[in-house]
Amino acid sequence: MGDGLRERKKRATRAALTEAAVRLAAEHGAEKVTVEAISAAAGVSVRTFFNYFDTRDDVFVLTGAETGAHVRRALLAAPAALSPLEALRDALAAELAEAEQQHELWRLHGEVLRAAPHLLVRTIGAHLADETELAEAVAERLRPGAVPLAAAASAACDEERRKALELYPRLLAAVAVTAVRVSLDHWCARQEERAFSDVFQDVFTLLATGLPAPPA
Amino acid sequence: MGDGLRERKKRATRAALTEAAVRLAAEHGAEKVTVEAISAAAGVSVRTFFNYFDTRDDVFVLTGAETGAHVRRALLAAPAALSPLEALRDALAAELAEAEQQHELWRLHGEVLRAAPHLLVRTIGAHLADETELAEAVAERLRPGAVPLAAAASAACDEERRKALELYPRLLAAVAVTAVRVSLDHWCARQEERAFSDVFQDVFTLLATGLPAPPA
DNA sequence: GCGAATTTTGCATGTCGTGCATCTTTGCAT
DNA sequence: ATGCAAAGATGCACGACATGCAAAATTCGC
Repeated sequence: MGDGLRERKKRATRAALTEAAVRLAAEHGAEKVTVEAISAAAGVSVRTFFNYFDTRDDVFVLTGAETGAHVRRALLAAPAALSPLEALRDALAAELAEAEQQHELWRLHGEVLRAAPHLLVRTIGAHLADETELAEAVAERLRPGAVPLAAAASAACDEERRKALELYPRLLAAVAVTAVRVSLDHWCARQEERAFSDVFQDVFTLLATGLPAPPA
Repeated sequence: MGDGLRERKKRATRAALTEAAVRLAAEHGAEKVTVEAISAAAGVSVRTFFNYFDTRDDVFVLTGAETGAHVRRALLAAPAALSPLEALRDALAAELAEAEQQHELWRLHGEVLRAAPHLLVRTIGAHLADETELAEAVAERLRPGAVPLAAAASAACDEERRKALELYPRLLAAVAVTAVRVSLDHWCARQEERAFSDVFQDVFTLLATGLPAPPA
């Protein structure tokens, strides 16, 4: 992990930029925070900011670079007795429980995104990229003997990788990501009323039973 | 619909801007098209462009302002014998079949979005707003006698409206929107291999049966 | 036609984002 | 430790995006 001094300083600078951005946004509103202010608070030049983030907004999106890989590993390691939906549910639940531990900056970050729908959209969009990889993991779980799609099409562009995927894995991955989003959204809206994990389980139960009309 | 000359000219200007933008983007790539070029092609000033669209990218997002209302009306008018999922499936299928008629600019627009993931994300994000209204329509269908949520909370902000919604309608609406997206995506990826309506029906069948593991 | 309302437009201003040349820091071999 | 090569940081210039404001043009109701 912590390679040389170079890598460590890069991570530190990136973390300083995101933290400065989130704190400034929480105080003055996300749209009122300029790149110059963020860079100054982090102790670097404006130009350096753009060396780390292509766009000003990118500093606010939840990264989850490791998160996707964690979920995919957990999915492939899940007991074979579980249905794909159950395995995905458990893999996501484990990751979300871990993310809930962060609390401090995570919560602040959540508030900033909630106050700025524009940035929330970008964050959701960032997770759509994960969706394709998640679909590939689902496909591999369904046929453990076959050559992984990721390897077969690693040299091809995203377009090709998406073409190679079947309908079911893509639907399952997309629905699961949607389920996480709805669960988080509903839980935030009725905060403290119910535990997040309860809402999350309800959602997946509804999905597993075919979304039947609820009792009146 | 066509009120005075004013309204008609506004619609014409807006349409001219989007069409100019899409054609220029299809030719030179979406990211290489400046607001100045779009405005010039549409025969208006740059400042006027920003009177119609808050952001340069907004000119590329599929609007569907009427689409959402159509689907909600169809959903509420559907036979009571249909389950919520079935009613929503049929309402969406009808609207999509109509949209398929456009063909000309619709197809070009689709190519532009496919080539620019950034804009595709924005378009999907724009449909997330519809999702809340769709969820309200689902909620109303489930209890036809109750006061419509939209009327009860029309004076409240979006935040309040979202809090008033139950979990099930939100999940159903979100899953349905996701289903449309996955269907379109999969159909585009394996173009001409299957009819869109077939893919669409398959997706909703999978959802209705609880996303079971497919046969090997 | 005529005044009021609305829309379009140009201009000024500030922020975003990128390419390039230069300077500093880090990693590594001697 | 010392010097060299690689990589990151910085400043500067420049074009595009976005907004506010006031003046000019267009449309509406009469």
